[in-house]
Amino acid sequence: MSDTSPSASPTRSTGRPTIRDVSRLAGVSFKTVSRVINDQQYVSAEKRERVLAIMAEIGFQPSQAARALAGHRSHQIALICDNPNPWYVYEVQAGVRERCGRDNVRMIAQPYDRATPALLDAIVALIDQAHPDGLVLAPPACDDARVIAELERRRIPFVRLQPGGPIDGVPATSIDNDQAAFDMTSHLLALGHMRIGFVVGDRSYASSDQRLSGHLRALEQAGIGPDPDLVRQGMFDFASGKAAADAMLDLPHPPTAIFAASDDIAAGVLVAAHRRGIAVPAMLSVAGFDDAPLAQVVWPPLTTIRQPVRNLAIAAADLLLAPGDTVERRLDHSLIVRESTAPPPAA
Amino acid sequence: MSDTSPSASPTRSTGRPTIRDVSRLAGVSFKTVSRVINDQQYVSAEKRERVLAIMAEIGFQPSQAARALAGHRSHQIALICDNPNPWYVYEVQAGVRERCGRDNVRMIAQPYDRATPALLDAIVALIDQAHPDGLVLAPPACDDARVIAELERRRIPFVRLQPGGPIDGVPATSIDNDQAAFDMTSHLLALGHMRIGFVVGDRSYASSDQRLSGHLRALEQAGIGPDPDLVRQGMFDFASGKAAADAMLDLPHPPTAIFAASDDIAAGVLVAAHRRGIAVPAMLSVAGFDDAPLAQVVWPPLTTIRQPVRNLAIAAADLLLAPGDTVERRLDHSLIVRESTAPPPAA
DNA sequence: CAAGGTTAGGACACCGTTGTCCTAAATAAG
DNA sequence: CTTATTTAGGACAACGGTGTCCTAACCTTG
Repeated sequence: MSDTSPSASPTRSTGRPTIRDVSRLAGVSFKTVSRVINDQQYVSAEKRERVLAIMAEIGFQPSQAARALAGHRSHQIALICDNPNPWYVYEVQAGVRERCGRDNVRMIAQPYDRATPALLDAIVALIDQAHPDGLVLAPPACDDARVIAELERRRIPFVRLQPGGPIDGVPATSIDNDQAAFDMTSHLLALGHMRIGFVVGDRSYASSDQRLSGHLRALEQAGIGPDPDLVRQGMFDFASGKAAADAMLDLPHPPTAIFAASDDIAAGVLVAAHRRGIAVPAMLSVAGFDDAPLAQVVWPPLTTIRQPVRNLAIAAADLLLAPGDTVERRLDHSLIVRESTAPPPAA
Repeated sequence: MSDTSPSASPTRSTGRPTIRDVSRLAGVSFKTVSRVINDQQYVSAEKRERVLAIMAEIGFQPSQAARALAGHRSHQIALICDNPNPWYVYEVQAGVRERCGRDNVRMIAQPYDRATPALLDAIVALIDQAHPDGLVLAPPACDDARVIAELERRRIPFVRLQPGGPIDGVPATSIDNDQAAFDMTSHLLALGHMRIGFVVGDRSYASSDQRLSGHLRALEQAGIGPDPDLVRQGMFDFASGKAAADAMLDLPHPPTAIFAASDDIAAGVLVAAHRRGIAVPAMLSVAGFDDAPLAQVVWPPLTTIRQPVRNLAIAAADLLLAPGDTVERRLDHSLIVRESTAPPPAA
């Protein structure tokens, strides 16, 4: 209000310091400051220090808009995560963000509703408006052929998080879903279960089929043939888990264990059992998949497969920010045995 | 690869169409296109239509970087949500994003770890780099005095989501936490409970004290004085809920009902009860707060208070994008009675 | 002492818009 | 028939940086 004196500020029109303010205070040319910001050569250690000190002192941050416009990089990457599971979204965002922080790159992320009808349009608009330097595609978008085609057409770098099959030249991070399911079914078999129900996840996620196949492979290896009654379609969520469990528990010869393709499904199975007064694990063993916080919150705590979601996201961002020869990075899962699985009741 | 002919593209250096490409195709000046994009006057309906049609046809999207640099608006708002609850973060992001979509404004959001040490620095860097037009502050950041002071110093518009007390001139959205807790405790009293335990939430969230005071108010109104043994400090999470319940159930004269300040806490209470073989709700009633998905996934399904988190977020974004005289918008909560509460056992 | 690399600084165009100011035709109002 | 208002278009300077090219001082090294 009162700073009408003409000599108040030297050059600035806005309140923010610019690269030229820094250069003036550091006694170097603004070009040198630009070199420091972009980690380029031809700057002596001494001047670099000085510039860095001034920047910290006055709290200078280069304008992203200006850098994006002038340079050919926006220093942003976009995370596409159209997943209805809040925990999954949270972990993926946290992982990508953590890795971005190390490179001083910004992550732009926004949740997309499950099966956003215009996901492709949203992505295209995002790319054209925000000019991300690359994208991380989480499931199920990572397996959307139209999305992939559009990104390849535009030659925008991207990586895939937990995709279905590999795509030539597109880096990806994943766990071995098939093997993980195999491990869990083997655990149940080792406990003595012969009739094991399986609730399949949403078929639009590639991992659903992978997990089913691992389960069936373990059964086959134990000499147990597939039983259509014991494989039920679910949607990764609680409601479908409860419905699937209800159907299987109504069978004349019900399973003694149910392996659910997600912890949410497993929670539905647990509630179905509780409603019928079936004790878990004494009368029915229940196993999940994910090791979400939910697994330790339900009763009894779930035996499940731990997926290192956050580390998968970190690795995915790493493949994008520091591309190398690696095309696929596979992380380990682990079997977490808690209290929801036990030997079957003595018939 | 093969478009080496000089006449291939008219002006463009990058592949992206620019405002000038649009103007050429629409047969108007580029200034008119700019007016259409910014919804300014002095454009006839006919030309506006034509420009819009061309933009849709060639998939033109104005460069955010250029707009931000030239104009004084970035068409972005930032969401600051340093909350450890994935569901809460997800809902808030979804709500803000939904409202932003209507105004064609982009939301920049990234999860901050609980108690990010340098949250203030992160916010300052975000502001200086991305130049958001405003911020939505979710709890607990909305009650961080240093953050508030910094934003006011910079005169950046912001709104607060579920804050503690009001701040002059700063819009906010909230529910009546005190009344909601009062309602729940009244429900338990109406069922006949006389000894009601309460697990307080994290004290750095203003709502924790509000909920406690509503609970005590209801007790007082029923002629029941506060009992220090029946008020335990928690942290909004499962582990603290279990610990608090364990402590209260060890009491020589344990409560017949426990009201938890969040559903996560309530889940901990449930597990503590299950471990001791205490039937819920027959021997112990348990109530939660939030109506997160968790509330319907645990056993038995939780009686709880529904908070319209997504709508609170939508309303918050609305206050930011369409500011008016409204300074506080209060949304309704509701009591959801499920199966975890019942009359106390007949002593 | 010449040749060559390193460390700067300067000049200038450019990125794709918006803001400002000016001009002028077409239309409406007085 | 003037005089405003609406509807354009044009010119030009920002916005805050980056990329490119040139120059030159200062070290090395042979």
